[in-house]
Amino acid sequence: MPELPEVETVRTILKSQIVGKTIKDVLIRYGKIIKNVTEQNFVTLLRNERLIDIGRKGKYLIFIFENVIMLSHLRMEGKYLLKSAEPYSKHEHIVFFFSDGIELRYHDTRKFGTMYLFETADPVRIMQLTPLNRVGLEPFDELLTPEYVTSRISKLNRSIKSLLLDQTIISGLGNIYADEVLFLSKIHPATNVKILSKENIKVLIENSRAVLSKAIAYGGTTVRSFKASDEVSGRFQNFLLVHTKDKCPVCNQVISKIRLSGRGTYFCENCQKRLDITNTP
DNA sequence: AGTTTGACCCGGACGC
DNA sequence: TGCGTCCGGGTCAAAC
Repeated sequence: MPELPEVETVRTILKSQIVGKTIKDVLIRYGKIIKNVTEQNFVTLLRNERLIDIGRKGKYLIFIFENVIMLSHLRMEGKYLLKSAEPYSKHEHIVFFFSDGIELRYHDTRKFGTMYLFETADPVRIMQLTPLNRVGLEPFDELLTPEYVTSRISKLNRSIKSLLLDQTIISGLGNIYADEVLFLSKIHPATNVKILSKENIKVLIENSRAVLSKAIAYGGTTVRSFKASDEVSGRFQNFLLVHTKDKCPVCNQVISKIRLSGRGTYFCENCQKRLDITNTP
């Protein structure tokens, strides 16, 4: 389940391995991954393109070629593998053949991942197009201040959990990390954002940074050395405090699980007191 | 008209 | 073993 730290790990490793390579051909084994162009155009436009750089915005990987830009979102279980002429496994859906014989394979058990291809090589322009234009500030962005967040949420009537999951305001926190941030902040996930103090917001931002940087550091240390067939994906489950846990690591009380914004939400009723009664959970 | 919710995509895991 | 249900990130349509 890649979240922002895992995506950043994948970006770093892929960048060191495949920037400079030229695509010879593309094989599409499952086409619904590709969202904004036909399979035919996807292949044609990528053929003979040399990879210049790999960037990232939120959880989107940005593959910058000489004439086109490809976006890739890993969603739940997407991952990239580097192989050469081995039999395809069941869940390898898109294969990029480089001119040196190396193959970049997109593997996705759930088939939830998405790819977009744009006929521009301008990294600035791509930020103005859907879906990247919907990606909000990352927690590490210095522009993400308590004042900014407060201004964005002043008229909203929703739970803090749903706000943390809303990528258009703060990008990078997924369901798991949102629970962790709220636990560290001692804030009940159903708390209405309207009644949060500026100090609450400040603490939430600080803990978002703490959780993500810890995960980035952790993901970076656990990714296996990246050889031909190694998979590129981070591991982060091991340091979780509340998500999918049975007992609170602080007070040992049983962890509660509820549904909020359609997502499984774990929290400690003892450590995360409700500040209000939210009317729209 | 802007904000919020819910269906959808998919297959592994799990329960009966 | 088999079948039904659950789960989830982001998008889009529907509902508020």
